[in-house]
Amino acid sequence: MSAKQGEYLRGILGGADEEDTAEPVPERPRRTNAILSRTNTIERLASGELRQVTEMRLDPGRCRIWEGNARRYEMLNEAACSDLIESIIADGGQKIPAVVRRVQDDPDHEYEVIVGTRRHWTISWLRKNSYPDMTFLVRLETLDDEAAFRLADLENRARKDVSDLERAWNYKLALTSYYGGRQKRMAERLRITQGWLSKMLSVADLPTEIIEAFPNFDSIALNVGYEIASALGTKRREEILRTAAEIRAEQNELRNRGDVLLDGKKVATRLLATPTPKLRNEPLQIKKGGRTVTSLVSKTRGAITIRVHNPADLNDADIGDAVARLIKTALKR
DNA sequence: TGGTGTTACTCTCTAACTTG
DNA sequence: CAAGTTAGAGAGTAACACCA
Repeated sequence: MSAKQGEYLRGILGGADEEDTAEPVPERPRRTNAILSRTNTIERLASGELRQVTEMRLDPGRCRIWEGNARRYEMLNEAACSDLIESIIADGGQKIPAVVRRVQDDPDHEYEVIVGTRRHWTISWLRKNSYPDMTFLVRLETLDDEAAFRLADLENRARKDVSDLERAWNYKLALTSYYGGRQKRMAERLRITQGWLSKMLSVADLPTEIIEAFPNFDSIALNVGYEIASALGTKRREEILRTAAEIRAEQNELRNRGDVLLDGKKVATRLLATPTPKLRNEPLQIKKGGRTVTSLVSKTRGAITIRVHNPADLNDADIGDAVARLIKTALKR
């Protein structure tokens, strides 16, 4: 974690300094059947105040996943978590705690996982597969939804283990849920630029047809997704969607045959290579009172040539207005 | 085989521009 | 005028080729 991220994290959690010393506190008796062991330590905050930090080992079955989490829990499987499964077995248990908060409204769960969805999935899987004694190591925090979102996002950014597309969907949801639809406010709170957030949000709107042309979520990088989203805003939209449908059919065929799917790069290249439909043939003109004022002579990459018809019969305002409208329309073609 | 340089790519930012 | 969008650039990094 960078110094900048560390400072940001202290803002979310209340100012704990990384170099502060921690004093162990005698373990308290078990409070619920979810808690298998519990350790409290005292941390000194940057402000000088002391803060209690609680780490516990839990039964993962008593924890639910926070719905504001970017990662799609249902997409996790043995292959996606193989690295974590191996490292936890090698270490003899989970070493890096997840972050949870207490929930009161759910008879089946006592805690909610804010950060560490993969760790939760992996420990749950190991308990069912030869390691029934594995416990879920967590740090207990008191966080509102917005702080939970920022903490989870910081973790995802640092670990880079959530795809750009999942993150984009998560941002879109957060924008309305926590920031009243205000991108500026959200960018400030997350300490990201407005420009970057804007790109992220446009990726979140990619239609299903496009997403299904790619082999998986991970293969839709931010810049690729953004380029496609931008292209969908032009006259190429229908053509691009048609190409996406073709690619999706090919991917399904490859999948059925057990062959390797077209990778994200190839898919993006094909989608973006979709040509712009031919311009309409009718001449572009601006009329006033039934007579043509301006017309388009030619349009090239760097220049637009305009003809003004009978300028001596027109006033400057009408000419100016007609020229401006013609240029605007020509640029859209 | 390991070190070094080059290239391509990604991530994030800035600043100019557009929109309501 | 504030908020949002966009293009382009810089920094960092991964992948690759080349050479001693």
